Amino acid sequence: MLHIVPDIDTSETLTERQKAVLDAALRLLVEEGDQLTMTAVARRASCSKETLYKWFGDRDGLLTATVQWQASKVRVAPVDAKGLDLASLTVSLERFASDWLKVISSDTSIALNRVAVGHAGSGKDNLGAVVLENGRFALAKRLKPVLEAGRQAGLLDFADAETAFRSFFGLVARDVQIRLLLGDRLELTEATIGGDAVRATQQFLALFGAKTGPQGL
Amino acid sequence: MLHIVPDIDTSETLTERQKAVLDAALRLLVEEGDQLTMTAVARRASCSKETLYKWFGDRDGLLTATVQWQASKVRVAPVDAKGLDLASLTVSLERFASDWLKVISSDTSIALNRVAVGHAGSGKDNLGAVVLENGRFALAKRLKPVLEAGRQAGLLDFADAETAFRSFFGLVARDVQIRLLLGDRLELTEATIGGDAVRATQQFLALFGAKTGPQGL
DNA sequence: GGCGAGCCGTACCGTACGTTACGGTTCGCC
DNA sequence: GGCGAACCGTAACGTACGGTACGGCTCGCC
Repeated sequence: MLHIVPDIDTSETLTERQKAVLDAALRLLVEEGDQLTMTAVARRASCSKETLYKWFGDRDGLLTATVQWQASKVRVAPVDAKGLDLASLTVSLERFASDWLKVISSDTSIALNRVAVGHAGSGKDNLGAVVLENGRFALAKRLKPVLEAGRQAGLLDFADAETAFRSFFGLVARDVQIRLLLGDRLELTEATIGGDAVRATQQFLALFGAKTGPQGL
Repeated sequence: MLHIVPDIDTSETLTERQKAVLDAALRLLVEEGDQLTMTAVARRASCSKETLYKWFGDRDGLLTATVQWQASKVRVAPVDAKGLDLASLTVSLERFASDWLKVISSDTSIALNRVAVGHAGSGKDNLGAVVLENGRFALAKRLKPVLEAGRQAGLLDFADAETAFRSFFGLVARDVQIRLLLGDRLELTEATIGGDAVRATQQFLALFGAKTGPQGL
């Protein structure tokens, strides 16, 4: 269940220069994937390898720092769940769905997930845990309060928020992430994503919407 | 969309000895992931490296052959869609869901997908395409006729079989595959899988079941 | 029985890359 | 202006591993 991720807020302890180096590493990671070399990172970041090793220990350390650095940039403001009605709940859910689809279809996310998946195979480090914690689990942590609020407002009906969330997750993501990770050229335009978000939300509401008579009374 | 996979039925052109070697490679792949070495494969298979190179060309060739070999073992008999009623359709869908969950949670599938994802990053070969073709796309190819038959029989209602399939896929798989690939220790017992299959099927029927009055008339 | 093909085991080669070492430069600080 | 810390660029080291070469063994075949 790996909920044990060192919750160090890296964005604080990093100098500007270090952030710049990690940004370079991140760009290289997106371009080259896991076979990026320390030399290439040093060259791209215009720094010496000695510095890389002093700051990040070794290659895995650099990779981990890069992933955490990207993760720290993604933090979004939680949606407030006040004055909830069916319309605003629907909008919220569509927002979540759309945001999530944009994330998992972004080059950065794909590259990071690829590296993390590769490393999860040879349990050297916990890159997988980091990605999971800042991806799927972070999403759940932000969405569940909305679901709970929807239930409180009598709009949703479910026994377990976790289960409801996972169904929503499935309806939104479907086969998109695995196909992208495996190299399928899936065109996700702004329009496609919007449509999918609406569809997933409607399906979720059909499954978990409260049946209090013709809704609205 | 990469539907272009050399559809060579490898299981025919391989000698018994070669299959044994690939089985050894497969076992090693599950244990070691992508950082398995040619020497290790040779040792495990009790063959010489020379033989590996003669048979499979290079490392990527061996990996590809291994993945295809595993894929060729998974081919299952298509479900026949005769005399369909709601009960038998439900059973079929539950079967598919349960089988799919078993596949994606198996050590073999996880290892293979990890390797394929890693290779998709550095577009050296089409391992990702092979895995996709024998996984998600093969599933669709087997399930769609069932869905179409369900529609013919007036049990299901959908405009596009592909869309319906993808929703079913999402309801079944949810976050399971990505979590497993990222190293999450997700315990999928026989009972859990059975329950999830039933739940996913019910949800799918709720979304796509034909509303011809109280069903059964 | 002799022969050649195919294969095993192992030694060997070349290289790429992680890691370290070091001389030279910048820059803050006294 | 002088000192030292931090850092750049590059060269050098060590090693792991992909790929090749080769000697010896087995076995089917003439």
